[in-house]
Amino acid sequence: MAEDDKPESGFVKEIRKQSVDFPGWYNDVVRKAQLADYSPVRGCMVIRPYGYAIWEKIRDPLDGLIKETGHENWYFPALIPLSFLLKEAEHVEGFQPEFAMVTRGGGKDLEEPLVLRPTSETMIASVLRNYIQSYRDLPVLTNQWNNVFRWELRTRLFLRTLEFLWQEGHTFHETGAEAEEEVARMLEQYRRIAEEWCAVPVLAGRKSDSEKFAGAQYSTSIEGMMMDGKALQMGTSHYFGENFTRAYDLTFTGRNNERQYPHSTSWGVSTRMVGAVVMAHGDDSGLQLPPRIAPVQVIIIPIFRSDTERSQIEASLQQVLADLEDIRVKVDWRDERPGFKFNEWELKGVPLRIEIGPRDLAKGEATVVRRLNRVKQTVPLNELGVAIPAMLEEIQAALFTRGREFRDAHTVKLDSLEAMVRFFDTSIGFVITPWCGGEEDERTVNDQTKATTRVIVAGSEGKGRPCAVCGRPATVEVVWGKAY
RNA sequence: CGGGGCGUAGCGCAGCCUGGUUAGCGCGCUUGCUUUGGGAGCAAGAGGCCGCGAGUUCGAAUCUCGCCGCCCCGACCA
Repeated sequence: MAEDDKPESGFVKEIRKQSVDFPGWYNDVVRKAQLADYSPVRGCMVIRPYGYAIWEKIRDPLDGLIKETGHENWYFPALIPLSFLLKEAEHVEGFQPEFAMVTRGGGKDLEEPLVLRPTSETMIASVLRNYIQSYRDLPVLTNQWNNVFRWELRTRLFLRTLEFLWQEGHTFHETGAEAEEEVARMLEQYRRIAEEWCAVPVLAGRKSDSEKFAGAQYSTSIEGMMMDGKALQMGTSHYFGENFTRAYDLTFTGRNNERQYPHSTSWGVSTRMVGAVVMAHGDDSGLQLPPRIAPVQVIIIPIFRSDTERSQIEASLQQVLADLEDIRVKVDWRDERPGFKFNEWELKGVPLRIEIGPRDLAKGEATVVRRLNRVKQTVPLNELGVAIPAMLEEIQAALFTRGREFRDAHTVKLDSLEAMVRFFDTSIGFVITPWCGGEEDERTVNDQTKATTRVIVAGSEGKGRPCAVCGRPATVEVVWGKAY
C-alpha cells in the first residue's frame, strides 16, 4: 500500500481513507461500524443490529408519513406465479433478467415456477381485481414492508444486494389526475424523509424515458449527492396510467355506469437509504449519523481510576440520565480505556459524546464533544437536560446545510457537450444543461462521460435554448451525474 | 459474461518462485496482574482438512491439471 492508502494513525485505525479510496472506505465503514456484513450467500448481506436500528429509525417515521397520507399496510405473498409477471410486456422485459425462481416444492417439479418477487405490481393487481368493483371502492391506497429479490450481477452492501428490504406502495385511482397527484405526494414524503430525517439534500423530479421504471408511463425520483460527487437514487414514485390495470384486467364501474380501468401508482424506498447516510455524511473517522436517525444520540464515557470515583460518577449520572430521558443515551461502562471508546463511537457516528471524569465532577460539569467537528465544551451537569437537545437539533441542521453546500459547490450549469466531457473528466458532481429529451443524447453523453440523466428539473423549460448535446431546441433542463 | 486479483486460525496477512522436521506473524479471544482524560503494558494460554478433488514425488501449503468460491473494474439495476 502507498503511504496515503494506509489508515490514518491517530484517531482511526483500519479504515481506508475516504479521499483515497471511496469504495474501500465505504466498505470498511459499513463493516467496522457493524452495520452489515457479507453473508454465506453471494450478493446477500447480513444486516447487523446497529445497521438495522438505523433502518428502523428511517422506517418508522416513513411508515408514519405513509399512514398520515391515508395508506394502509398490507402483506402480499413473496412468491409470484411466473405467469403473473409475464402479463405486462415492458415490465417483463425490464425484470425478467433479474428473476430468481422456485421450480421445485414438496420434492416435485412445480407445474408453474414461482418467482421470488422483484416488486409486487403484478401480485397486487392480480389480488385487488377481486376487491375493486365500483368507483366507490376507489382509491385503494396500499403499502407493504417486505423483502424483494433481484438477481443483480454486481452487488454492494446496502446499495445493491440480491435481496433487500423496502416498502412498496401501490395505489389505484379513479382518474389519472388523482393518481398523478398521488405520485407527487409520495415523492414529497420521500423528500422529507431524506432531507428532514437523513439530512441528505435531494433533487426531486421526473426521470427521462430511458431511466423510467419498467412498465411506468413516467417515473419520478429523489437523488442525493454522495461525498464522492456521485448520485444516488434514494426513492422512486411511478405513474402507471392504465398499463397494469389493463394488463391484469382490473376494472371498476364508473359514475357513468361504464367499466373503466383505474389509474395506478407505485413508490418505494429501500435499505439503500442507510448506504446514502453513510456516503453523504461519513468521513475518515467513520460514520456520522444525523441525530434524528441515530440509534444512539449521546454516548456517555465515564472516566475513573478507582471504585470510589466510579460510584461518584454513577451517582451523578442518575440525575443526568433523568434529565435526558427523551434522548437516546447510552453509558459505556465497558472495561476499555477511554481513548478506545472515543474512537469506536466516532466510527459508529454517534453525534454527541459526554465525558464525565473526576476533573469534571469536581467542577460540577461534563465535557461535551461534537462528532461533527470534535469541538469540546464544558456544560454544567444541571444544564445538560436543556443543552443536549438543542445541540442535537443544531447538528441535524448543520449536517443538512453542509450537504447542501457541498452539492451546490459541485453543481454547474453547462451548455455544450465539450464542456460536459471536460467537467466529468476533471471534476465530480452534477451538471445541469438544457436538453431536447432525445435518448440518443443520453447515449452520447454516457459513452463519453459515464454520466446519465438523473432528474429533469421541475418546471424547467428550454426557453428556446439549444440542447447542450445535439443543438436542437431544448425542451427541459436536466441534471446529469455519475450514478450508483 | 469480458478483464484483473485472491482463497493459509474469528479477522488481516507472510510462507509458495527454488518441495524437506512440530506452518508462522499482527490483531482479536481466554486467564491473571498493572493500567484508564484520544485505540494500554507484561505474563501465561486456546485456536489450522493451508478452498475442494485428482496427479507428480520417498515426501506437497509449495509443482501440474481440473473444479468451486469470493472480491475488484466494466455491461444490467432500488
